[in-house]
Amino acid sequence: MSASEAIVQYARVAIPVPLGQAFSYIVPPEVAGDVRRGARVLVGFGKSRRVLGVVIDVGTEAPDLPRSKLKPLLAVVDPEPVLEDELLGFLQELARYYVAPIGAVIELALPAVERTAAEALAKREAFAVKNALGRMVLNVSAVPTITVSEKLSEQARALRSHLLAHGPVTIPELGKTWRSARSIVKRLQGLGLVTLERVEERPDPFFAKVVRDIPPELTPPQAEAVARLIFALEAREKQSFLLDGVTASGKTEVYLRAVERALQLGRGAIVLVPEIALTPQLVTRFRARLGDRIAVLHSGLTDSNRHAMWRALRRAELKVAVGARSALFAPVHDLGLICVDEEHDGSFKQEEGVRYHARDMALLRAHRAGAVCVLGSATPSLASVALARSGRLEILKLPARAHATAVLPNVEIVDLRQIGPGPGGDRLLSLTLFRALQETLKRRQQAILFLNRRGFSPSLICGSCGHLVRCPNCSVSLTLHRSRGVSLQCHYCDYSTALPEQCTECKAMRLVEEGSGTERIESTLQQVLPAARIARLDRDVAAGAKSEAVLDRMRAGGIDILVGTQMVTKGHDLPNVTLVGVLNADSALSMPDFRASERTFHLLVQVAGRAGRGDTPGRVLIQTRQPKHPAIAYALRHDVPGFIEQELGDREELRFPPFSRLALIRFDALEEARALAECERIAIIARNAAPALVEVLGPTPAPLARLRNRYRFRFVLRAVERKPLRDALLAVARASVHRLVRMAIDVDPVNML
DNA sequence: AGCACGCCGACT
DNA sequence: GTCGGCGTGCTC
Repeated sequence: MSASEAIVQYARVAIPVPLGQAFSYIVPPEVAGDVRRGARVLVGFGKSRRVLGVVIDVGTEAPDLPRSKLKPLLAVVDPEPVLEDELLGFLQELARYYVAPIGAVIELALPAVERTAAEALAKREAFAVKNALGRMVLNVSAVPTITVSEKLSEQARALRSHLLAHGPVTIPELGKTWRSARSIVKRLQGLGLVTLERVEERPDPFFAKVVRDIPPELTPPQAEAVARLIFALEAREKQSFLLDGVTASGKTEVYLRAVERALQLGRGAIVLVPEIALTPQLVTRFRARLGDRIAVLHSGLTDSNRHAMWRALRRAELKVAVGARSALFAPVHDLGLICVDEEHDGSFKQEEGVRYHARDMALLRAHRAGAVCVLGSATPSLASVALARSGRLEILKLPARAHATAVLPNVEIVDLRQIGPGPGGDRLLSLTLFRALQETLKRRQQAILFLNRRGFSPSLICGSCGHLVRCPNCSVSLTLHRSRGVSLQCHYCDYSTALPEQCTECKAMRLVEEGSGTERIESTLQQVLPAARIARLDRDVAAGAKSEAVLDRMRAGGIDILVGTQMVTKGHDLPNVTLVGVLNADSALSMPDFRASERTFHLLVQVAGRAGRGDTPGRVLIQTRQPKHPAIAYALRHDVPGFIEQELGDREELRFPPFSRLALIRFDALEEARALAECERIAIIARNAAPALVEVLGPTPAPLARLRNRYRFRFVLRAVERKPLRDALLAVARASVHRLVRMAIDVDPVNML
């Protein structure tokens, strides 16, 4: 074999199509040196498409394919791989776990601009590519000449000496001091006294303006937890932890200390928080401690800003990423730590596309990267408790509230079967609650009322024939809204219609508004407590930054009673809130889902945690018709371990997670019969793939049997061992379904609807 | 997914 | 006669 005989290399390339596999290409010898794992390449795909893919591996072994099918790859896009080995390997394992197409998984880790740039490049629009890669700004720097002979205005001299003193800045920055900065700079440039340089925009203009805070003294349990985490970081232990701390016990401070230490060690960190906890307050807190070293990945970022963050992380200029679930895929270099705050929160589960769970995958990424992982919660998920019991998570406990004076609130039950309505006549505003509100107002303190139903009333029923007004596209009733004009809305699709005057069935003129949503509670409260300042916080109010405005007003004392959905329940520090009312604890319990009890318990404990964070003890009223239900009874006593024991017992008996693994296979189609037929056919394929070790539950219609005009069926796979479940899932994923039917695989489903 | 190929209706 | 409807099948 002669040395000159070229060895042909092949690259396996992940392509953004929902096809599950990677595709092999011949590496042309002239680019062989640049084709690296993690780099993007341009390839021909199909008859006429050019797409961008990511190289998964390169090798000399010929793929098992007819030679004629293989194409050469067309170009290498990146001189440096876009994905580091650590991140790419993690993504591959994630794709395997969720039986998801590798191309779709890789897309999760590439920012949108990288993808549009990719499209532009695929179309050979070089100019568009250049523009897509981060916004460029001009940096002005002074040329250090000693003598200036030219005649200069006072302003121009001042501007120039400012530049000499403070180094390069942008023109808008100069514009803050000199009104005509732009033209002064232009003149100075003409004289050769300043130079302009194109640089990429800084990730966030506010980074420099953070006021550093002084780290508070740690409580002994906090100090112990921090010491353990730091030890693990320093020893590069691949250890994961469950930080079990009651609400307001100072978990965030523990994360901050651990992140600081990781940074001192030159390593990076990721902090994941629930979607609605990612507020300016939280970000300010992180910046105050960590300064400009953090990238905040939030949904409000423009594509170019997000891209700038991504690049800064990729180049290791920034070493900490803070964000909701998708921040798990941040290209943090030399990852040392991942923190998942409120790990029990449902928003860590992605519910469309690649249905990953960020908490579970945080454990995986950390383990693979040799990093420390911390899951924190006051109400740990049963999944995490089970991991702790099997020894895979080490428990760190914070038993008391960080503020010595802040005590846990008194939780009381209002049995709606016995206590009647207050003066407004609404059953959800009981007499007990009404009196508690009056007292709170008298003491000039604040109250939060939680109701998981937006709108005015959840259904409209004919008082004559009992006909329920339903959505034409979904199997749900329409909700009456009054706040922005009267309308009937579907909460699952975007259907909206005017309020009918008469019943469509019997033409009677008596349509009755059944039940209460947040709007009705707000308006009833305003009637019965006219002096109180009442505000509402739900998805209808909270478009954009408005929810922050409402919370700011609440913090500033401009609101006495805040009524809202889920949004009012999470980590906002509102010290003057001494009364919290859960208007209807039964609504979450009635969900057709084996986790309804766990979710209700978490919700109640979290809501209760909103009361009495300051020096005044809080009072929590839970309204229910089933006061004996374990989720309610244990929340009443703040008994987290007690609830866990009870619920684990129930789960074991029913063989539900964490005592088994589930996968939910959903089918939907415009035609009911077709959706059902495919569901049945694929269920049989699944059953045959692993007959002894996997149970097939169903097929059944989904609890929401019709959604957005599509009929929905499903079956559930259940197994104790991972391997047989995976075998069955692979068989399902490989089976092709009728093109008019959509199939979705949901491994470890959280939302069973 | 996206794209081409392919085989049937109403239009310059 | 052909422009275009979307059914079918394939993508290294």
